[in-house]
Amino acid sequence: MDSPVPPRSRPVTPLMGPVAGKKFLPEHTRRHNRALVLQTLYRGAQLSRADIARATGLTRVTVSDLIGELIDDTLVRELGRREDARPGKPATVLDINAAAFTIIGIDLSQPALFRGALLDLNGEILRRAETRSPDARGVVAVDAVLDLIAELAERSPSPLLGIGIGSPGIINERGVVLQATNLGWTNEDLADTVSRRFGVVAVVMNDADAAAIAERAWGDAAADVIVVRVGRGLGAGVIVNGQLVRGSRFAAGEIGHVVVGTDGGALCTCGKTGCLETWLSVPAIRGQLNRAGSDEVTNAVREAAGVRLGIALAPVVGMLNVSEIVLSGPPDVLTDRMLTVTEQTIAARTMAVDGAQVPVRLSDLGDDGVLRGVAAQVLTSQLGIS
Amino acid sequence: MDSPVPPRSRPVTPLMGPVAGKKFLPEHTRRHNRALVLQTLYRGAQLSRADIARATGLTRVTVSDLIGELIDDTLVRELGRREDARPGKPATVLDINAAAFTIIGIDLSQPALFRGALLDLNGEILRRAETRSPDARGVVAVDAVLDLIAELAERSPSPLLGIGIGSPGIINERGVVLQATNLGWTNEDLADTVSRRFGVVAVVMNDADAAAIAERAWGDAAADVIVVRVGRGLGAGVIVNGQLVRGSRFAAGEIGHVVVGTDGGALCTCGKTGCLETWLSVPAIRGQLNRAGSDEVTNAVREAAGVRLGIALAPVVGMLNVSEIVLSGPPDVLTDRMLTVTEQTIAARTMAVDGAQVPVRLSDLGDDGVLRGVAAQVLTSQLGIS
DNA sequence: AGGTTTCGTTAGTTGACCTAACAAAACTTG
DNA sequence: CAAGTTTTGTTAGGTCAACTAACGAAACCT
Repeated sequence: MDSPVPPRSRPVTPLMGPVAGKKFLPEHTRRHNRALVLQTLYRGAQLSRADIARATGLTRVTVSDLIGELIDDTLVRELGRREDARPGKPATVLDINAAAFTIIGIDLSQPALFRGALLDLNGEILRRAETRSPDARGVVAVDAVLDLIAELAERSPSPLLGIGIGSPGIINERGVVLQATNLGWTNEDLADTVSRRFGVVAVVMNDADAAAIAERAWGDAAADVIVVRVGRGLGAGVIVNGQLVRGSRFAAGEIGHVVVGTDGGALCTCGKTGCLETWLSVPAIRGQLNRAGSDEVTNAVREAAGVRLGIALAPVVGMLNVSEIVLSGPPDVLTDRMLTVTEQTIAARTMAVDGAQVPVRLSDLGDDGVLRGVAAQVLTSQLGIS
Repeated sequence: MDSPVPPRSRPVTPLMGPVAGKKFLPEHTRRHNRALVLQTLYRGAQLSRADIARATGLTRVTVSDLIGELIDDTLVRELGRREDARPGKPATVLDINAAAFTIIGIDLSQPALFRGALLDLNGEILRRAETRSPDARGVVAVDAVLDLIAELAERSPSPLLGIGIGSPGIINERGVVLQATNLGWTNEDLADTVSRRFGVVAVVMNDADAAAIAERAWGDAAADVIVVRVGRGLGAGVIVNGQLVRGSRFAAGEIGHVVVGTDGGALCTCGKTGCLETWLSVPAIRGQLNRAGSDEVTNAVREAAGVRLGIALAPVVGMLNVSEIVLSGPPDVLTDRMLTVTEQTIAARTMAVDGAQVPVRLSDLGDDGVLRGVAAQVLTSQLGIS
């Protein structure tokens, strides 16, 4: 089956900065500064070339030259003269041309549902699509993903910048899904498959990691944050020093099967007793809620989960000194009360730094955390925007 | 009091790479590649200019030029022709001139003892000095440190590259000791004081962080490792993606007062019950060992400590997917049996990745972890060697 | 003895930033 | 209201750091 690939008029030069431990050439300087200019424009508003020069420390000459390149690449456009009463030649206001390219984001984190979206360069969702996939596993699941991408790609109003996919499981830095039990994938080189098929960069990453990146890029998360996703299972994305932690075997954030406490607990599917997932996951909580009669009991279920999450997180909070914990998941599971209990448990089990306790809050990105996170990752890898 | 500052014939250009989010100029390219060449030479052995060119990907011309600069700075020297039977003009073997500069390292982690050492660029200890300081606190402690440095500086055979200090407490990235209870310091700008006094760069960092850096630089620790130091208290240094984690308020690794388990425990000086330090610290263990009669009881004490450490570390291991845990402390506390128990506890409470359990081992740097760690940090900050 | 290989250097090119200077287009002021 | 001031964006020319091409030196190979 042939896939419709939107035309891409001109290849965009990747804009990433240098890699430590590797040689550095003059052209890398160019890339770095180009990304810096684009980043400045991305985060700022109503900036002129002179503004960017002041913000970055580069000269107006250099900035003009870089902006010229970016305009040629259609990534930046001139909005017209700034209308303000000041002496001097009026500035030409610039802006990121958010419609220049689109990004496709795919979220495979939900059990029988593949969600996809077309996003512009500002991370705004232009269009959605989804596939019900009750039993899609292995090659079938891969095909379902490819079809979903194709459907979105067909309708893209502008060339594709890249494709981002967030999947449960353990995924290496090159986008090979080493293991994803629910999807039946082992050493599945999804990034390569997608990239070859659609002719653009494909980024494949763990769903919780994507949610964490979204929280940094579009939420207002600090540079040291843990994002815990409660779904069918339990996973976390860890950001330290503003950088995603992948772990030595790409399994960072896999805390669902950490045993919590020293007082037993329920038997887990993994064979151990007292795993965090037996206390806190959508199936575990909803199962208990259904069996429970009174409000008192249902609240107790969620509070117990909150306490267990706090117990598990306390050593991590102490070790990493993160500035906040962000939770993401269905609101019937993650109630305000539950968050408060978690926060209090962490406070009671760690030493306060500067007398401040670590806030535990709900994500404000709703269901789109993974979609927007993978899109942010495409922006970073292709344009150096973070 | 005037301090003897060794002569420094020529300022050495700092060799660090670029900082993300900042502009990048051609001269930064030079610094980066200079550091890369030096690093290659530092890690390799018996390398010629051509070897370095092959290893780095830079051309022989560029490498020759950079090596010329490094020879001018006395950081590199020619060892002579390589004597091997090969066609072609014989290579000139180069080496880091380890005697070109010295580094002073200071370890303030022990209760009534300030330890110092003079190290060469290879991290070899040339000379030691120490000060017994039973009650040194506040300004008195600062003066004791300055005197110790002065004593070592006087005897330095070559110009000083920099001074590194490892201290307990919470220390920011600029070397200000925000809080160090045992030394009576609050917002003490030790780096600035030392740097002004001796006219060279001063690096001040947490002692456990220094030990972790030493493990990376001179032990064979992987890029994701936690180093736990057992002393008067309990502290850890965390390295993720090869980079030290400092934490949002510079308090990463402060796990002594994390509550472990859900079954109570001894009352801690901090007011909580069941802190990790009440199970595992030199005073806590030795106190129990003294009270214990039989070998069985003493072993049980250490095993209990090992279990608790494992319980505390399990969530962190799950969250970060570190590849190993390194322990550092007195051998009567950290017995083989205790390490095994910790390792087994972590294994029992986390999910194995790739079927491999996380090894827990003793540091092989002995008592000099902090001294060599701060020296490594000076090397990194001044020469870009990591 | 002539050819081959490798090393390190010299000479000249390319790329990327810089400074200096300027025209354009606004406001300010005597 | 004309001259001066301020700010923008561009043009011209300089510096720095990498590169390619080519070469002499010094070894081994045939």
